[in-house]
Amino acid sequence: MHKELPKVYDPREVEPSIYQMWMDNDCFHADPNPDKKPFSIVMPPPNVTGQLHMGHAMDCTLQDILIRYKRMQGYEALWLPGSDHAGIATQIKVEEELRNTEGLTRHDLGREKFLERVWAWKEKYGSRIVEQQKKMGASCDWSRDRFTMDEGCSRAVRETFCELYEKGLIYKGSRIINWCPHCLTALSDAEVEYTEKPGHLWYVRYPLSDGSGDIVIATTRPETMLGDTGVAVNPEDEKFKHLIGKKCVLPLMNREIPIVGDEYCEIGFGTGAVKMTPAHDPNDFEVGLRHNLEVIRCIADDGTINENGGKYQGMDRYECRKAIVEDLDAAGYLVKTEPYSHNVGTCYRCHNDVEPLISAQWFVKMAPLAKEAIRVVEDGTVKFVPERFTKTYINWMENVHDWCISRQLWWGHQIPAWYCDECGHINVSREDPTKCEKCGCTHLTREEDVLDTWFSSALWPFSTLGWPDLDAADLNYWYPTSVLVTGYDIIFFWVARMIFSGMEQMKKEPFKTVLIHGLVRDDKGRKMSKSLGNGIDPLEMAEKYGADALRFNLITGNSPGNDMRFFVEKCEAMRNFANKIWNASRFVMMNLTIDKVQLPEKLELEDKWVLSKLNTLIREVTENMDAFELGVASAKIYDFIWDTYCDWYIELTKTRLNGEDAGAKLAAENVLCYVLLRILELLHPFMPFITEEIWQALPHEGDFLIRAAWPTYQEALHFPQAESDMENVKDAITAVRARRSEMNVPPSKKAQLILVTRRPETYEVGKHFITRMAYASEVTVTDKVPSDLKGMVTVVTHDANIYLPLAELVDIDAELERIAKEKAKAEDNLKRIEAKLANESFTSRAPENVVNAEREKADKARALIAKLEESAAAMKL
RNA sequence: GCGCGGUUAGCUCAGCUGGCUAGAGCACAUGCUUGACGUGCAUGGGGUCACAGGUUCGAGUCCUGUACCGCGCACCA
Repeated sequence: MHKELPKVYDPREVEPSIYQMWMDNDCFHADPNPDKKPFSIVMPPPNVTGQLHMGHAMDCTLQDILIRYKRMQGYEALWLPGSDHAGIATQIKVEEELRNTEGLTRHDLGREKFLERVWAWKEKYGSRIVEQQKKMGASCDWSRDRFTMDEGCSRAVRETFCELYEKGLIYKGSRIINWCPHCLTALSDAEVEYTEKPGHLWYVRYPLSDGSGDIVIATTRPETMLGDTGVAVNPEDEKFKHLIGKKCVLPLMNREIPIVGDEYCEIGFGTGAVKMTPAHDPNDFEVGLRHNLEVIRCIADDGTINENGGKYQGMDRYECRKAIVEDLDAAGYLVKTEPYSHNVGTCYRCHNDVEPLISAQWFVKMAPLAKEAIRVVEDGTVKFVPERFTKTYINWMENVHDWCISRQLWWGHQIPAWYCDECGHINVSREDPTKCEKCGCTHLTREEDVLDTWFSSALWPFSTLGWPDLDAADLNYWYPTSVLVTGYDIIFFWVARMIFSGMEQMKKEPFKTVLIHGLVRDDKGRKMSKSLGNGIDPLEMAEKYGADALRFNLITGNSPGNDMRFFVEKCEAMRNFANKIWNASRFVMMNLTIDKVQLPEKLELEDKWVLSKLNTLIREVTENMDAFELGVASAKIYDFIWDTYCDWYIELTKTRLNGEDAGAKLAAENVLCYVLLRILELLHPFMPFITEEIWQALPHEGDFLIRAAWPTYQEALHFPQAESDMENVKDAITAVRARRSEMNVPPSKKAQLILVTRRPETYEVGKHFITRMAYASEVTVTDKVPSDLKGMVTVVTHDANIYLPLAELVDIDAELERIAKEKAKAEDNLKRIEAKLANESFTSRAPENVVNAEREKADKARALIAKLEESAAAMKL
């Protein structure tokens, strides 16, 4: 009835067809269903231009595990996929292509034509990452695939912008912003990465106007002196306070600038006097506001010196720095130069140095929004897993500045603001306006800037579910979403902004739980990066070892929020695990004559043992899954499958399967198959492909494993006595094997075996296992020590003395010595336990089950010692 | 400067609310043509859980401090 299965599992053969089968049968589709409980995850949208990297693979796997688990538990589980237009990244890519193929810039094409190109690019490459996610096994509802610039999302962006503008939470203003001279756009604070770079501290002498001397300032950025409009000193500084109100002359520029007193200057730092460049430094800007300093911008958008820079105009800012230092030195203004390392802001996209400069931009006023966003996390409505990220979040939210949301790009959501050519009024509206709402003039010019990409991602949890349509069925059924899965590196960019946006637009949190994961690093612990070339391609790994193996690698043995190192060897180990399951299943199928699985009325010792252990596994794994301890859950499943099921249970069933008793064989088949089915169910979220493939070949009810029910704990299958009896038999087998191995007795050399115990009846059932698995020719179970132990090897467990007549290998003295050694060890152990039990505060204060467990341990230790003594005594006879 | 992690076997890491005679994978050693699997089986070696105090009947697990490694924020020109 079953096809001949290959000895080695080949994921390349299986995975694509299994995925296709799920797709063909609509297995990922979800619809609002009032009879079921909702569960939802919105996928962090990857960049349209992107390729799947290891971080995505992990993110994707975590989400898929949760979705599959909840789906099996009977939830209406929606995993909503999508992608992000990724303003800067995409625009740069298309610009590059344009330059390389046609030697054109976007300006040569013009806005409209250029955007057509970008859309074409999006159409061409947008599906690439989707295909890659499918390879990973992602069970997303692809019919709901969304894009941050699709019609619905765009509507949500516009609605949000207008609402916030109307409430006064969005404004336009001139402020110091972070400018990337390479990407040619403003950036938000979050988009600047600071890196410590070695530099210099230059001390420069500014002569006082009245010729009474000079004042020395220190700077790390001499080129900005072209825009200096003052010098500040601390008003309490004895050294300088007499100079406040005087003027000095800006060297090279011959501009007279005032000396002002401001608390901002720290007495004793540097020279105590600071040059003020309000147009290129946020602190200087603030000081300038307080003292009415002129604002002179001297660096242009492209990072060169502008017309305010006199003879330096046109130079690159760093070229200019060199020139200025030289000129200062030549003119005798340079007092000294010191090496100095300081933090330099760089663009998170292109890593060029960011230039702080004054510019008119659009901002979101954060203080009112932050309030609710903090509350909802503090009161536990939104929970971070692991919890420690709560602090990171709150800390950021409490100190957040207004969010600069305008970008000087073309690719993105163009800001819905129109400037009146006549009166200058700003018209912001949901529909494109035809005339100025203030003066009625029909000459309007639209704002060119687009919005920060993260502005649209911030709305993702509700824009994808149908908002701003408040009657949207999806929105009402699945919002708030259940879990958000993402890396800690994106908490500020995205998580924080989704939370305040959700609270503001929906008046409800966007998700209940934020599951944070770490970075996947290379085997040396370095971040995987393009420039280092140390990235490992997840698709290559999936191709070579199987997506299941890759998924298991990414999940097992690491805990939430922690970075992990990626080892190809581990993929191999997980591939081996898949192969192990494959072969165990092959074994089961080879022996299968049934087409319906039913647990037999009469369960054997080993059946009860395995069922009882399985029961515990189910309970524990479910608990771990609910607590997001996926790594722990997967490790438990791994252990159960390899150790309990394969190494023991399958071996144990061979007696029946190869025996003559048809009834017994049938019973074994049923239990084998029953346990295998439960294992496949538990493993399915982690290794979806191989489990489905095997499940399809086994007798089962229902159509697909992906739709099977998650197993639950069965009180009727709890057999503590059988577990313990079977463990005794296992102990006996293991102990004999160990002794034989130590003595280098090959398995082929069978030996007679006499097992002496106080309760022979408990071994009767398990006797044949000992015969087969402990390489015995014959096993005698008795409660009487044999009269003649000459030439016997002794093996002792806490429950039995086992004797093996292996005369030619036995050295009585050595045996006695070994027994004495074991006994000493056992006695030490017992002493420790007894000391504990003799301690009255322990017995009275520790919980009962702990004390009882300790008593049991003592009993076992005592029993072992008694057994050892018995053996020693018998041997001396 | 503020905050957060980490420090457990040769390597990489688990170890949840304290009960552990501290686990796993890989690596290592020995043996095995045991008819599911050598991508395997069996057996074994290997750790004073960074250090110092403290709380507790009991600490890898909680508290305080120290050292080193890493990360995030904020920064003084």
